[in-house]
Amino acid sequence: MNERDQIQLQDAKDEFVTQWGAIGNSWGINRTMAQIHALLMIAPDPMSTDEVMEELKISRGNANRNLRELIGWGLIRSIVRKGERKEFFEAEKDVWKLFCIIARERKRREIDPVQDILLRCKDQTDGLSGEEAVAFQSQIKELTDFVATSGSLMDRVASSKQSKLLSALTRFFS
Amino acid sequence: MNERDQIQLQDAKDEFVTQWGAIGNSWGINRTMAQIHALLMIAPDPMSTDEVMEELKISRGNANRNLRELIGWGLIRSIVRKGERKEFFEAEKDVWKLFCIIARERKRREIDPVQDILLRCKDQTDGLSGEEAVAFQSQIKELTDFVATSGSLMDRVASSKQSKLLSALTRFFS
DNA sequence: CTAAACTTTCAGTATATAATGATAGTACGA
DNA sequence: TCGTACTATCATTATATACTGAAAGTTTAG
Repeated sequence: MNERDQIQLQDAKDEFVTQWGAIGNSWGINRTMAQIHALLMIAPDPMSTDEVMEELKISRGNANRNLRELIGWGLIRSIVRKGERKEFFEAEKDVWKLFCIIARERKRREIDPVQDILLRCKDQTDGLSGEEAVAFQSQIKELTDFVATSGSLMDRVASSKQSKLLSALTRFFS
Repeated sequence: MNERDQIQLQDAKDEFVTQWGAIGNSWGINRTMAQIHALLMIAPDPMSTDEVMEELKISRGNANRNLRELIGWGLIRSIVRKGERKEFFEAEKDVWKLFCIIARERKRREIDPVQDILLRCKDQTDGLSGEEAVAFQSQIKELTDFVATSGSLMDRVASSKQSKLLSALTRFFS
């Protein structure tokens, strides 16, 4: 590969990292975390904290914090090479696994808390009568049922085999 | 309904509004917008800007901005009563419609931009050869295919009938 | 045990996002 | 076309979130 191509590839990678970071924002994920993830997704080899810092021009604290968070999500894993003290990090590259991780995490952060609230609202108004109370209860019930179904579907989707699910959905929509 | 029950109902409503706002945050929606939406979801009648301001103790500018944004999403609609100048607002209460609106909006904000980026990265590296370039291209391609499928599914899900989809999914997972 | 190599923490600071409230704009009825 | 009743805008201010960098903590090799 000649030098011009090398540069072009690097540019494309840089853009990918930058833009993935921007997207992260609209997903409610912080920019740095998304950028590190992008960087590791397209890195040919695992990277150390210092390499990440250098590549993204970020501080050690920032790099460490977001690497840990990515590990917490299961989006990257730390590997130790024998003879080396440094930790290296590599991303999960399989897109279906990526999807499952994100689905699981989103359910945990977005669906589960809603269920808790709805349950509490139900309990708090359970015995009440009167037109307004009944209307409130029924609205809450509808939401509860729907959210419960969604949550359970998300769980199942995230733990099903990609090929099985996709073929089933394709069949449904064709 | 006696006074004690009245208060208990009001407490439950307040909690619902407050917590829905907190949830909104983790959904990437701002707190006030989510609170207004919650308030209107459980309001027995359409509310005016002033009523919303009073209930949530927020400024006129804030109320106006978020009401407009909610209308933009299609989550609430403005209604004008004859003989009244004031606008009133009511929320979409049908949970399936709610789901479709959110799905559509999320696709627009979360999926579409990703597709754009991936496309640009592909174009930018299209002719390149060399091991690294090929690896990059293949990673991008996998993402592209996956995202395209997801996006298309989301579109179809959001525009299908609730009953049809639910029964199909239930069948699949049973 | 000690020093070196690395990781984590955290107080201070910067940045981004949202809210306020006064003012400007608009539409409607008389 | 004037006055009134409302809605929209926007500069300023507040709040929440993320980042830095230095210092403290931890681990391992010798």
